[in-house]
Amino acid sequence: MVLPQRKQITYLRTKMTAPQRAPRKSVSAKSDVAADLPTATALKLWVVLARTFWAVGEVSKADIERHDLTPAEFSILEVLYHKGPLLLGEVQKKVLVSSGGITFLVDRLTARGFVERQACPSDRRARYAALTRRGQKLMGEIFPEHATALKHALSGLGRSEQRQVTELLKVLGKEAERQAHETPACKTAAAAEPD
Amino acid sequence: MVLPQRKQITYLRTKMTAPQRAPRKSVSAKSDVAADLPTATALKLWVVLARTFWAVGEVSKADIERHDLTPAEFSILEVLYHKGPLLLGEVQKKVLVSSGGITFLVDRLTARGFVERQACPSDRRARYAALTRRGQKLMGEIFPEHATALKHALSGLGRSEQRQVTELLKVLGKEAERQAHETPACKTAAAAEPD
DNA sequence: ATCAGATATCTCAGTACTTAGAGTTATTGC
DNA sequence: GCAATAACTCTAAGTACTGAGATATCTGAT
Repeated sequence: MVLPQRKQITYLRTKMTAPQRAPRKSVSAKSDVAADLPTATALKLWVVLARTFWAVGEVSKADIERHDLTPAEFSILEVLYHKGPLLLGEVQKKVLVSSGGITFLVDRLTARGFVERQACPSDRRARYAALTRRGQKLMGEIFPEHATALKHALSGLGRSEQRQVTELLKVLGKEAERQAHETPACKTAAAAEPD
Repeated sequence: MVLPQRKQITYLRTKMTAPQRAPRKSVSAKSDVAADLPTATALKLWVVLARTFWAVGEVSKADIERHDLTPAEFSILEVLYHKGPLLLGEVQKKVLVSSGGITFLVDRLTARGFVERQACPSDRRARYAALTRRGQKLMGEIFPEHATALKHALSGLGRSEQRQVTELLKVLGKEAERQAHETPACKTAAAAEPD
């Protein structure tokens, strides 16, 4: 989910209150969105979602950077570690970077000896990315630590609450993903398999 | 929440299964994280959180880009629109960009005539960022539309479910934010006011 | 007063990507 | 079988930032 590595991100607001200092301009009262409760609820959720993602992402990033990897690089290693060799396009969908990005990232991981490209016998346009033995070894060492760090980062909620919020977010994400695809600005990956 | 715009992002996994093709190395069975249920639950949550954030962010971004703004720029305009003039450092904390980033972004918004800097009478190091009349006008036009787009993007859940997930995420975010601060890699903003 | 340390912003080089498009190879319709 | 279209990856240029350090100011203890 490379997002916003810095990218991107998205904007953030913490409150739905009206301006505090600047005297209200001639903006008419009904354009003040705070008056619309469903919208206010949705905006609040978006802000909290973004801020929570950011905070957990910071913890995750701090752990990943100890090994001289970017989150996007780690993400690629991780998906290859758990799924085995994958076509570059498949990796792209899972990691959510652009097509140019996947080439760039795999190049860099290849240069460091963690990943290699393999020909695809059934389609000569396509190529597999696969972990080298060195990459396997690396992930075998660092992934368990990383998983522990994340568990710790998310320890604000207990297990059953975590499952609950996961289910709710899934519904939310499914609808948003659908909408993201129908907009013209759909440049990156299509949705991965539904599960 | 500029996050990851890139930046940043974070990695993503969709399943907790073991590697499928590569024969298991000599990694001992107990290092296989899938066997650890609390960790598996947490990882799943992280993946869904990241993916949901990404999907909603795409919808948001598509709307913002119609006006030739980056999400980070919009974020700044938005916070100034709702809070009034703010010290640059305060804006930075709310928008979650680096100190260099805030200078860069405010410069660009100033060049386009949406924002201006104002001296701070009580501290000559500090400066306020404030919307110009033109910036006010812009936000008055585009923010309501944007809020509607977000409401739509989040319409997968009803209002009470949205409030529920907001509360759960808040708890999660609070703990993660606390941890993000205690790590050495705390370079960007400190937490904004607790609410 | 003075000086050490903390803060607020800015500068600038560097980086991790994105975007658009080109080059191949596959597939589909005729 | 051939042309048109689509799918997969790569290339090159561009962009939005980040991160480390510089500068100016403030605060508080001596």
